[in-house]
Amino acid sequence: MICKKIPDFDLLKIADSGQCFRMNPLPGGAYSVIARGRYLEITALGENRFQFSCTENEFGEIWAHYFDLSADYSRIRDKIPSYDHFLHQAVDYGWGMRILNQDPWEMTISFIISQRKSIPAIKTAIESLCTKFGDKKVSEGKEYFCFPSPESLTGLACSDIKCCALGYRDKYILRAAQSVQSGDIRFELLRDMDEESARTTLKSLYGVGEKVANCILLFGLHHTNAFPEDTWINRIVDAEYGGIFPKSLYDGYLGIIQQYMFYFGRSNAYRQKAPLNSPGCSTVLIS
DNA sequence: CTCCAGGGGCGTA
DNA sequence: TACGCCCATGGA
Repeated sequence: MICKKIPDFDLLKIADSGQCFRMNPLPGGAYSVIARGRYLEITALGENRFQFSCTENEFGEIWAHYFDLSADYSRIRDKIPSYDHFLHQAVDYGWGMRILNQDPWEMTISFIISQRKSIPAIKTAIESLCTKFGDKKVSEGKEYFCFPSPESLTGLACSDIKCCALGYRDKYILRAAQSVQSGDIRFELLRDMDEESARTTLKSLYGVGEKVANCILLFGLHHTNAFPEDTWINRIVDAEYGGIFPKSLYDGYLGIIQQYMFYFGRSNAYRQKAPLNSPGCSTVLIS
């Protein structure tokens, strides 16, 4: 057990931001995280203080990076034009969220599963896959399952993972594992590629298109300029930006902007409301 | 019951 | 390139 003072760090927002699927609230208010083959509990103590159920060494080697604690998000606010009321409110609403540094293999499978599923359904499916094919470990008496390695899925047939109820995505997942085994894709090399090369490589996987590739780039390879465009983002861009989002304003951290948009756009604080931006506010710059 | 969900492959024009 | 269709299943 260690205690850390961390400004601009909100466990609820991170857990509910749709970028990770294995961070959940525990009874009593703490959160559990299963990642990197480890189990962690975090408790918010108030006044920017947090208790982590790990050693100082593990925190420094694993979790500080995982939660992107060295990044400074505050400069983002300054770049938003004053007339973009939606984005100002979105950043305020999501303040304290972080773009996590997650495992790219886990992100690949997780976001393949995500297609045409709600976030609760994605979590259910991932837990099922972990329970059946992940390594079982024990942390202080608590049993948990790691995310399945590529090796643990190679050689399986669709009938073998039918029990996970992944639907038509089962073949995508198995072929991704095969692509790792055959060497068609090597995740350790993706880290050294530029964004565009990594995107092209990821899209060569069967079942990985533009949107899923961008999620892997953003959440698994920390390319903070990747901009996943899903149904929610498209809905927001249509309602608030006349169908065209001014991406060029946010070069370098477009993905972080996207995450604030996603989190706020899905919230009850925003839904059912009239658009916050005035019509044409974003197209002024283009014409 | 109905409807939709952090999409993508594939065939067609 | 652009569009329509289908995919399988769980939540709400």
